[in-house]
Amino acid sequence: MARRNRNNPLALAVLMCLAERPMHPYEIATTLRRRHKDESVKLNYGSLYSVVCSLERRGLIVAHDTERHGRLPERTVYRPTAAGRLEAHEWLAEILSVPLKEYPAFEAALSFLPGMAPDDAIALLEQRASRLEVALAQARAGREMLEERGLPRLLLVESEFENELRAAELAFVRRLLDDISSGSLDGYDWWQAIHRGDGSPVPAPFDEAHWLAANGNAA
Amino acid sequence: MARRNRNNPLALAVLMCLAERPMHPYEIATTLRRRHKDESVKLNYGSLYSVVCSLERRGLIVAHDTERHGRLPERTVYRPTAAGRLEAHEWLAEILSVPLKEYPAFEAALSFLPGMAPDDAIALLEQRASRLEVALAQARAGREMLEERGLPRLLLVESEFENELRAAELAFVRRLLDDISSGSLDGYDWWQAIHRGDGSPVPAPFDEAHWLAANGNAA
DNA sequence: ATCAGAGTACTCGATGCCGAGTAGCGCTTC
DNA sequence: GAAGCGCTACTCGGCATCGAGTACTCTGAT
Repeated sequence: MARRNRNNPLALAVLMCLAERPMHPYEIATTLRRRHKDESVKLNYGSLYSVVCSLERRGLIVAHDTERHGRLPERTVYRPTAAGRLEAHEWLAEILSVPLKEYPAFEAALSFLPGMAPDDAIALLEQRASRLEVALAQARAGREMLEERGLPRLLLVESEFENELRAAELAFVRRLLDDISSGSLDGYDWWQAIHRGDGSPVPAPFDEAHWLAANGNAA
Repeated sequence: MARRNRNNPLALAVLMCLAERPMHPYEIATTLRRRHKDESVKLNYGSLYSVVCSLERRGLIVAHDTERHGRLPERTVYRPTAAGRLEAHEWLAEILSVPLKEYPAFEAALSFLPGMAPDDAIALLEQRASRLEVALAQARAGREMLEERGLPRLLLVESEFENELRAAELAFVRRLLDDISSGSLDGYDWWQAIHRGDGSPVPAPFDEAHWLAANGNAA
């Protein structure tokens, strides 16, 4: 049995589709597109065929039938094996039950914030805040429309989740902006100093002493 | 000029390190480790050498010197070029100012929630909630310790951000759990029905009609 | 009859990434 | 003095991924 590989969510999407009924790859793609899964799941249809192929190699799906429409190329219809159904269930269970640390780009950028002048940071964060507001408003409007058309909330939880995270992020950015602009962020003086560049004696950027003193021998 | 490639955050971390002073690759790795950057940035030290090599090919860093300690292999010390400094600044600016959609695994799993029996979902989400609580408490304790040791808040913003997102996620999960357990989640009856499996006439799982009615011709 | 254009159903080569592996160094310990 | 051990400083093969490209079909208009 090939080792399990649970990092490409397209594979999970394929398994979930096939759990409903056998399909050929292109049908999987259109189904996912029609359901707007690409808004909540990272899907790259270019890798669809390699993913399907890998699932087959690992014994999670098997060719079920082949069909042909007109003179278009023959299509292979796949269905999940017992192992495939099990894998889909366990994978889903794992994602739901154990929170995974996922390194958003913004978190990385925040950790490099001292490398950029405070005034630049303020301007950029301001932009982010207003873009977040726009996106939030759009998403809310979109969800309301779908709800009016009778889509049950059960099928919208993922977008609800996304929006709540976005709202929390916006609140964070706004507060951070306040703290920087008012100069009340602890460490602001040092930050200013290392970016003044007027030749005054300032600690080296990212002064190691800070970390060493702070982290000490804390393993 | 090679096309820009801004998807591996390790490259950004390398550029930020070299912006402080020239280093050799291994020194970059230890610096990043010492500063616990691997907690906020997705770093895989196995790809360090290929990333450095790619930065050099793209003209963003250049070999600055080579040195040798004892009989250990020779090490190449790199420094950023002007283009490299610019790229680091622009990259950072882009991440800070434009929010990027990032597909957390949990969001994907939520969108497949109807594929799993409601009772299973409840048990799994319960687990996630308590794990989130533990992680939150630990992270808070860790941050307090660092603050007591004099680390300024400026250097902790990224962990603050992470915690606030986690807290928002916990709130969401708790609320979702309430809504499912009490049966007040819109769509719950259908969800129950398709997973009863007692042969009663139920709509097909993921009934297409739902989506079609809902999405209509909304492009 | 044929032509444009939209959509269908893939294909492919270059690049990137991962993480296990490893050889040498120098400190300690007996 | 040599064996063990943890650290240093990389290396490498294989797999996944990406996204642009392609060739083909069908529909409708001229």
